[in-house]
Amino acid sequence: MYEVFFETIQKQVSLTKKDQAILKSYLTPKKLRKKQYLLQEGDVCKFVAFVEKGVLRSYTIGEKGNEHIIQFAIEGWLISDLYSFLTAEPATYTIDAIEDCELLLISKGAHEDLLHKLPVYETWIRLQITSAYIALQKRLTSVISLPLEERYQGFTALYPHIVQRVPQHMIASYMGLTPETLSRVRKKITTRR
Amino acid sequence: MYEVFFETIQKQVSLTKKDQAILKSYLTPKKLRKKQYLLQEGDVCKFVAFVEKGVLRSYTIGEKGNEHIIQFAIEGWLISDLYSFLTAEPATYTIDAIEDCELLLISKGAHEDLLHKLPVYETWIRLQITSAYIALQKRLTSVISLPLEERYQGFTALYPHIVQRVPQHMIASYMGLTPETLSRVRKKITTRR
DNA sequence: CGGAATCTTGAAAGTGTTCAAATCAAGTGG
DNA sequence: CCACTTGATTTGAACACTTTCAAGATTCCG
Repeated sequence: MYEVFFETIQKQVSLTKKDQAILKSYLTPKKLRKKQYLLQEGDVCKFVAFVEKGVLRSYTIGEKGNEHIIQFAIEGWLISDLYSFLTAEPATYTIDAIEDCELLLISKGAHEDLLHKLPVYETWIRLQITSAYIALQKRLTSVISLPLEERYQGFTALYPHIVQRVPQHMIASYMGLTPETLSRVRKKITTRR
Repeated sequence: MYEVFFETIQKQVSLTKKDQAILKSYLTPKKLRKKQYLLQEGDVCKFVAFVEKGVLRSYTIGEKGNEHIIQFAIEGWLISDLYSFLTAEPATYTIDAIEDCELLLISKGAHEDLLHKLPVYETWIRLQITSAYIALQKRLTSVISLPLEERYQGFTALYPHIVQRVPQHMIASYMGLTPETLSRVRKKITTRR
């Protein structure tokens, strides 16, 4: 249940057995069935979730009920409404499970304790956010600078595992397109070969 | 020359006199004239720049020479090509001055030393990146979910100081639009009042 | 003053969306 | 295991919005 978690962390910082024990004591395991909510817009986000298994998404809900996917998260990733988590303001994002999931939750209290008690935790979090930031910047860059086809191909090249496990209309939503448009983009790409 | 820097940091963490002295010893002041480059695409980014005074932008250059602005930075902000800085790969972004600037440069070596020697530095960096990440996520959210007018109004509401100091065609570029389209959006907004 | 850059405006072309319908796939209950 | 319902993807045509290209107006700065 904690394998992916410790493996993932140790790719970036090294943990003693003791560190691991401390960390473990702060985590709350949680299982989530497909389509279940982890967080609903308007609630305060009480945790950061680490994905041991499964796929989730975070998204906003527009005026006409249309969903705009902000992020996918698969094994080894973190997901949360960070702003709500840090400020205790109501969440603007909704998070739910695309597949059955096993999660490890880090509560606000746990997060704060760990930042103080465990320097490697702070370092890990810093590295984690840094790479999330860089990835987000790349995504934004491709949105404002690349034509649709290249954007889609960039996405599939970068996240083949997500493409396989997530329905297309959600990828369209993630890209800010209608499902119809994405379908046409894909057709164009495949017929050209 | 260091006022803005220390003020900005102390909004998030507290610094002893000694901390300040250590920090100061690692910073390299640099002045930049309007239109001068701080970083050119293809070079390795050797530093993170803190803006004491002035305005800069980072951007990519498309195939036809068209610029896509990724970020603006004014007093109190950091700017860099983080990916290049951390990996020593060639930069994909170009950074230049929109106004005459006074900067404080943090070199890679300084950055690494400070992360080890000065826990508050790591904390500050973490908080800094965290808020940059949240801001970027909001920006992306508005790109994929809001109509143009609201996006522009959101931008002006959030960054009135930038709007005043930066030419409109750059704001258009930042929003992923042509200057003509932004001009029309603005007209629509003003004529409606 | 004069040239360069910026901003605005117009019309045509291009691209994505919307709406509607058909096809295809998956899951459920009998 | 099949029939049925529901969800997902594809396709077409009309429509809306953004870009492109070209030109005119405005502002800035040497």
